[in-house]
Amino acid sequence: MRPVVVILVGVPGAGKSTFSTALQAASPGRWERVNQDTVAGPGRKGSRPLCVAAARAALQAGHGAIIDRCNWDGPQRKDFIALAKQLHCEAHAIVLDLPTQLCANRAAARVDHEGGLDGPGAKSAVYRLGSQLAKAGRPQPSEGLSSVMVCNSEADVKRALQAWSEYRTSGKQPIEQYQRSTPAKRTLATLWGKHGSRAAAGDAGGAGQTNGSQGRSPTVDHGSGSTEPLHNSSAVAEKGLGRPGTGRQEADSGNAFAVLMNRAKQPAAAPPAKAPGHSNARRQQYQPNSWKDALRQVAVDPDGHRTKYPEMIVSEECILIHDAFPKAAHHALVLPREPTLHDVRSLNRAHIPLLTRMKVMAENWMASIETSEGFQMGFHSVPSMDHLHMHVISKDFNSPKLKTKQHWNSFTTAFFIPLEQVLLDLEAKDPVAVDPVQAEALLKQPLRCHKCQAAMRNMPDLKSHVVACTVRAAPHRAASAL
DNA sequence: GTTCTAGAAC
DNA sequence: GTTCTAGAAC
Repeated sequence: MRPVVVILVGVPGAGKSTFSTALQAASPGRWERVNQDTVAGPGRKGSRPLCVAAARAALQAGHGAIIDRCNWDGPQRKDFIALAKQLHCEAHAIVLDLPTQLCANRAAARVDHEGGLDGPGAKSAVYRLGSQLAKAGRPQPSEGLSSVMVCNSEADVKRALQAWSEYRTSGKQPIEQYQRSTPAKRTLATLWGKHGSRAAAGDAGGAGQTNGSQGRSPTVDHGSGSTEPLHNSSAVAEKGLGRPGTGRQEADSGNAFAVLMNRAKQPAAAPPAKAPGHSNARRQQYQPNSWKDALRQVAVDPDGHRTKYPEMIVSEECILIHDAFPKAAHHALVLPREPTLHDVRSLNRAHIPLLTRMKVMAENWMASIETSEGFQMGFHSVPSMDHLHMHVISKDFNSPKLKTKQHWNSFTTAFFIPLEQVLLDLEAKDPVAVDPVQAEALLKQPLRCHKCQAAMRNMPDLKSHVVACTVRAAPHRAASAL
């Protein structure tokens, strides 16, 4: 094979050196690591020209050159690309785009770093480089790169390493193997963004939260000479991850809630009957136009909402719709059409047949979906929306719409009351037990992975952990605490 | 339910 | 300086 130049791109702590040495170990004698912190010798400061010279020596000796420095923008990369061209070699980029906070923590935790970038003082440098890197955008094929491989998680890095470790004389491009081994993920905010809805623009890095780990997913671009910006969500979505059809419903659902609210505000919409039989003490004052009433609007007039919920399933007694803000790859709600059922506390023994039919509707829907992690169905103990709704949600909890601790804890703690628990309570002729004070406390519990129970510092850390966690999910914790 | 944003955390 | 959370507004 002709030797190649592999340009690593990433902040300190992203794992560039780890990747480099792992690749060297996987293919002994094939790769030379070019690191600016060590290129000038012990105790001496390196420079870009010295790195270029070292890369040249490696290539001329027939070794691949891994450029282990931040390489955060075009000007930082161009000398290495020019060198490759001069020696008739290919230049490739691997972007290690992990959450900045994770990188900062790693950089701060290390000791005796080659470049002296360690300890607490390293964090600000990581944040600064992270914002510079984000501002510069991703490496482009138009720079002269034969491929750009983007890793957003440890799992991606592992696959990238595997792909490059197997790079031999076959001419098979690692990017192709990487792309093939990338699991299809439906969590890309970019999949939502193709129709330009406001919500989608925010998730794609426009106006809302930006640069967080959520909403990102492995993105790859083959060096086909394309000049499309890789950080453009549409471009990414159209490069194979955005399968027509899979993103369609979500594309609409981003603003379905707003549409629903507008509908609710139309004076022509008949206000539903006031729900009787509830304690006024714990009920908020009834407001027909409140967003809290949106689900009841669907319950009383399913046909009027069908265009907004094209996947809607309606039976005599109940309705299934896709959640407008799905908190997992698959997330539906099953609502009774009976408008007077407020929440799980409205239920009594006589509702068991209704719940059973809701369960059947949910099971039929689940049977049409493939998910490796299974589903859970049940109720929030203190829901925000004012009409009884059963959540049917895949247990990946991998969605750009799942953003807050409250979102997480509402599905992964005893705040979530499994359907089976509700049925057991009702069969025992008990009302379903809910303590609102305790429920609120559950939402504020520290974040934990629902599979391995590891504590997580914040949502970005949790989300990047959960997609990589291989521990088999434990059965849902019983709601007995409530 | 989401959005917005101040200020805490890093 | 940037990221992230949590509370108020809707």
